[in-house]
Amino acid sequence: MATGRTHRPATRSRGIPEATVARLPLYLRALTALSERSVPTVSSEELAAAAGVNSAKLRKDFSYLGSYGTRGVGYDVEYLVYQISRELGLTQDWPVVIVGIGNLGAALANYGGFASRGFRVAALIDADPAMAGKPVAGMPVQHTDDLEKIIDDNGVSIGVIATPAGAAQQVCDRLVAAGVTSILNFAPTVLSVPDGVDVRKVDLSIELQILAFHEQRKAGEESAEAAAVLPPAARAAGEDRKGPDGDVPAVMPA
Amino acid sequence: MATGRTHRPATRSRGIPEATVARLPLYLRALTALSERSVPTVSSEELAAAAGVNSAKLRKDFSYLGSYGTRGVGYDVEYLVYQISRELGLTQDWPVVIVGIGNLGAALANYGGFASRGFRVAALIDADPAMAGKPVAGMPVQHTDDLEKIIDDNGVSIGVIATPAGAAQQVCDRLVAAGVTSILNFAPTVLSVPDGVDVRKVDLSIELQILAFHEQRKAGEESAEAAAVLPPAARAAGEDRKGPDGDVPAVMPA
DNA sequence: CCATCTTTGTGCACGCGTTCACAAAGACAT
DNA sequence: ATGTCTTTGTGAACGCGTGCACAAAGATGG
Repeated sequence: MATGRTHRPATRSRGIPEATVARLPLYLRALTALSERSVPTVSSEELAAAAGVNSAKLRKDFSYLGSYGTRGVGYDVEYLVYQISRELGLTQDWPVVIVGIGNLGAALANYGGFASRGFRVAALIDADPAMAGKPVAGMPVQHTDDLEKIIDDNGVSIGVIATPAGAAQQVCDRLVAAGVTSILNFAPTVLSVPDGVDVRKVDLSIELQILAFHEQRKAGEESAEAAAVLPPAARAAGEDRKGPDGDVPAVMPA
Repeated sequence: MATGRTHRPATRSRGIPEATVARLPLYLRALTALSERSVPTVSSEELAAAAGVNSAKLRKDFSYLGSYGTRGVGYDVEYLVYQISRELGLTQDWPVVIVGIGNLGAALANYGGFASRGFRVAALIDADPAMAGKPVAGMPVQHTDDLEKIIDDNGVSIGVIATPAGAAQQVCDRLVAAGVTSILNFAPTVLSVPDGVDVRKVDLSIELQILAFHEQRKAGEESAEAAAVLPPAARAAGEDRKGPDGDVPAVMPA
């Protein structure tokens, strides 16, 4: 408002819209790239383009954090990187546990994106006794029996669930009981948690189904009249009769 | 201006709101579970609880599809499974390619959720010549050189990108040029695509950062005055000097 | 056939998020 | 110092999504 260096702006953290919070990591990534190229300042227009959003939206998003820009110039890259990092809580190190070290869990353990952005994999946990002690991503897998102790010893408040769907709720309950208050769920299940616990889900199957919906719509529009153009699946897979709307519930199981 | 921007895909899709489309897979999953238990009908209230949404929202969502319920009774499970499957385009088989067979790509290839819900992994593609021919999930990895031919031969219209960030845009361009019109992107980059191509992104790092934000807010509220309570990371990790608000942008690289 | 009861389908109001458009703020040149 | 030019920050309008609350529809029992 007045000074450009307001440390504690009137903007309560509660006042930051959820949609804005979800975009902050996007901005941070773009800013970090600029920082590495030693770009000193950036305009809202440029940064918005890099982050793939509207410039007006970006400016409004930043306005919730405070007045960190300079009119006529733009934003100081380093300063903004720091402010967003602080706002997101990345200036501290968050220990996380990954439960369920199957293919996906192992992939997550190896994912570099964790360690590099303020997160640290504190432990890998699996229910299979055969996995215990086996090293994954340079770290021994621990057994589910020790889950509570691991959470407590490491002060973990963020848990990642990569178990099969059937085990997810049970694991979730134990994590919450042990003190975890934020969960990233990769299992295809709806988790129920008490108030005060945040759950975010990543569901590959759902994302694909959404894409399929749009894909079908595109195919349907294109070949609405020009029925000559077969849908992609049928293009090469021989012929798969598919009327504009089927009549027989030939549905496959889950 | 030089950077091509990724405009939002057309929000209007056949009258069905995007938010509703995103929930249909959720309903489908819950319905499939009921179907396996041979439950004949279900009320909006029950189904909503199973899917973790509001019952009014569910009814409104279904109303966009048509009047498939019976007042006083509820919805016929089998019929609804079929209707939603058809709406989502799952009554046909979608061949997908996965590009980038690292840890994540391999995990995706092994993920059962693909094959079981109308999707079929048509090919695994990687740029590393050493990977070529090596079997992953019972399928030989093919080299990037053959990407265009693979897409064309299999009539693929959905591509999954699991490459490092640096390669993602290039892979994306080739996929699009080869005819792919829907992309599921796991690489931490903003992809720019021409109109008519849908991109959905799954970003582990972003999800974690959003959780961290809320986690910090929770911790901040609890220990607003009681500074004695250290943030979780410091609770066990010895001492990690971190003032409540630093002044030096000691930001770590991407 | 009528009354009652259950559950759907939806009109409506409200709140959030997005976008536009512009005044205010500051840099920079003269 | 003053004017011009660039870019931010934001008031306001708009549109979408959500949830309430209820009438309509149909099942069920007498």
